[in-house]
Amino acid sequence: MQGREREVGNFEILPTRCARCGLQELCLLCSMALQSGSQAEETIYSCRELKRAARLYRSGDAFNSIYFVRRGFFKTLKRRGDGRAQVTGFFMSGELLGMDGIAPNIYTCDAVALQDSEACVFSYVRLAEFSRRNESVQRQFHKAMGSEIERVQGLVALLGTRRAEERIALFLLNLSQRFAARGYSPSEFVLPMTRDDIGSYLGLTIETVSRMLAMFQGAGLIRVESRHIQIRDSAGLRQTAGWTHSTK
Amino acid sequence: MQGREREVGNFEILPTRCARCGLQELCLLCSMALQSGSQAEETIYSCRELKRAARLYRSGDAFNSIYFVRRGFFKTLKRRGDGRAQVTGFFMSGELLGMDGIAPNIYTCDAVALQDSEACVFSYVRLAEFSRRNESVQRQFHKAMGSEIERVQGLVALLGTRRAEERIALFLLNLSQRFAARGYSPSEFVLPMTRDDIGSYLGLTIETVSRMLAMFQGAGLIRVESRHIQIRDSAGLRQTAGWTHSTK
DNA sequence: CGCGCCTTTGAAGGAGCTCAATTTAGGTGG
DNA sequence: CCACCTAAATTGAGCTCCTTCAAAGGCGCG
Repeated sequence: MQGREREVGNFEILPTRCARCGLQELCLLCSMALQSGSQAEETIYSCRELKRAARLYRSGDAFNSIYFVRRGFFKTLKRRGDGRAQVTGFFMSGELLGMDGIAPNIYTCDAVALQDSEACVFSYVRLAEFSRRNESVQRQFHKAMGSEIERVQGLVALLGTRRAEERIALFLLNLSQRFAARGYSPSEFVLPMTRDDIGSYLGLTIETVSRMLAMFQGAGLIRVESRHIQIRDSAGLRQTAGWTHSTK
Repeated sequence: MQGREREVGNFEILPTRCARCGLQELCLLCSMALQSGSQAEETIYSCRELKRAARLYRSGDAFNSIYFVRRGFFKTLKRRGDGRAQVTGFFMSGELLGMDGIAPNIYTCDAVALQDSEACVFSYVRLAEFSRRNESVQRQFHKAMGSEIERVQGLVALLGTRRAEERIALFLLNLSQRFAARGYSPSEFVLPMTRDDIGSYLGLTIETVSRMLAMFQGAGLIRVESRHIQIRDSAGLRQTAGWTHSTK
């Protein structure tokens, strides 16, 4: 509740940068900036650029920040005792990263850039502070955490009940939809991740991923050319996925 | 921020009931009661008793509450378009339920009592309100959501990388640990869920669950008698689980 | 242009599923 | 308290989907 000092250094930066971002409607920070009026005194903003394969955070790092993907593509992976690791998610622009660190207060995943990327950094402490003062920010933050719960539960359902064919189909449809929501083509896109990443994410081997994609191509559902994917029969793909809404 | 009217009807009930609960250190509500001092004017408490097989909430219900398991045992399950369903979690006393509803504002799972149970009902709105006024309640609530994320991510890792044998071993060790944390025997307990539930949760068939338990018994790791489980060689069981800490 | 990594494709094997038949347990009413 | 009935659990046999192992091809990048 105590007044926080105005940080003049950031005063200009915040609205300028956010104005150019194009993701206002998704962004917690922008919502905060709006809520706090033109003064924007509660700057909790900073930004990180990452080259492909760079890590945004690592398992074991102290949890201080939630990250907002401004540009690019990330994967998160959970390391296991024995060198093996499991990809637990793919994150594109407008999505939030780092919530795996909230409870244990250290991150328990690695977040790795799959392309050259840019992420906004939210101080968790200030985010919490702000959401105590502002109901709509609080609600938005809760929703972000809730969405992460939803997302992972959807993955559990996929891993628990779907066959390889369905998993791949659902994966493609999910990507397609997320691309579409960002104004890109839903029917033609480039996979930023390797077959290995996909396999790990879906609980399949790289060979199975490859074979299923080949099979889909053979059936005329898609066209594959290395990482370039074209969806030619999205209805057929949805059917292959087992119907049930394709939105997961 | 506006002052909420004191609700005299609940005035006495809260501290009395909570005092008898024995789960104070786990309970958001108690923490709130403590924080608000002896007045306890912010009663957001109510309690529901459920018979076995009764539903605490259903998929599609409006999201209003987070539930705290005071006594008994619950499972949550996600329905799929085609009658099939997947168990997404088991919850015992001291654990929170209902966070699947936060983002979509309706529940997306069913929560079913596996035994006669009792759950405290937290109004989400009042919880949010309270956590705006009180930093430690806020932190605790965030941690609860974070733990749920962690839990489900652990399940993803299990479903994505573990063999049947390991899944069952990890499942038993996880239960054992949670029973131990509640003062019950870690080496002898009764499973409140069916083999079907276990199979669904672990992405296995009922037959595989049954066979693995029989196998463990044959190896002298456990004793099984219907739902009664006795762990005879927890080190061996941990080894079967693939080491990696057994805490997941 | 050559090296490493990613990907594809094939063939064989196995872990877990499906189908089917019994046995057992738990709840109910006589 | 026992008999009954239904749901839950066990066990077996065969099969299948996916993995494992192996080898070759392709792409990107220094």
